[in-house]
Amino acid sequence: MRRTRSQEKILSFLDRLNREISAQELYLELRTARQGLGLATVYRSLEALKLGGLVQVRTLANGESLYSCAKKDQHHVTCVNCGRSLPLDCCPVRELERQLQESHNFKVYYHTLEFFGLCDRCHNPSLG
Amino acid sequence: MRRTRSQEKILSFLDRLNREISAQELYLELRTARQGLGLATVYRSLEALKLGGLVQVRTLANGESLYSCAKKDQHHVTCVNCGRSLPLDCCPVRELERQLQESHNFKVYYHTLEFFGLCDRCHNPSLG
DNA sequence: GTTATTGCAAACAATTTGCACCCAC
DNA sequence: GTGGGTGCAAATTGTTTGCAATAAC
Repeated sequence: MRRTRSQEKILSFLDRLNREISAQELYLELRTARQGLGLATVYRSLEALKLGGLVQVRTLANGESLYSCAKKDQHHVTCVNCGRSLPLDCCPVRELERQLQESHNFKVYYHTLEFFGLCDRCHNPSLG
Repeated sequence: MRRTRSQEKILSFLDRLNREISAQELYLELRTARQGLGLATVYRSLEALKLGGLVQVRTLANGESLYSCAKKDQHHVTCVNCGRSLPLDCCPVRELERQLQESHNFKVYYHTLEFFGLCDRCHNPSLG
């Protein structure tokens, strides 16, 4: 995949960052780091990197998307009430992913897996 | 969970519909079925039903959310290029979900699982 | 020199919110 | 009568697009 200068900047930033980040926050961070790019360019570059399989995306319930370099295999359990999100320490679908590549003839870049429900606090408010 | 008239309408509609639907489309469908509700009410009711665990939500990359009655355990493999989405016929995480309820003390309502990559057409454009 | 990339600002679309009205109790 | 539920329209927010300026090759 051929990459532009902007895409390189973003990819290298994400690599060092090593966590999920929204496009908006990424825009601000790059600006702070004097690697400023236009907001539109940030979005366009992330889109291109996504198509190339170099960046993975997770869309939150509020419509905001979080991006990270495509090495993460980290999932969450999220409370529908307070929005708190706990990371999980396992991934039960790696093998299925491998099978899909063959059975569905689909080049799988990554997957998302998320559990939704009520956390202990929201389920049992007496816990405060 | 105490339910309003609007919430009942929506729940019964989703039950009969038996597939995912966006809030916008739901609004139009209800209107056609002479069960018209304001758009804001549709959103507010869906939110309440979600908190009650009666409706599940999946947010697409474009920020649009799809709602369905919380019985579905249906997952997809989606092409990041053309957006085509193929349903999967299995769910490998039911057992994990059960374990989470205990180990994380989290009342799990549902989960989302989705694979992203390139479909055969987009991966190998010669297929047309 | 030609083409692809960029930045800005305007446009867009889904969703949320303010507020007056209304219905159920 | 009071309080929650509702509809409408305006506001909000993340994202996308049009276009002129710029950089890459």
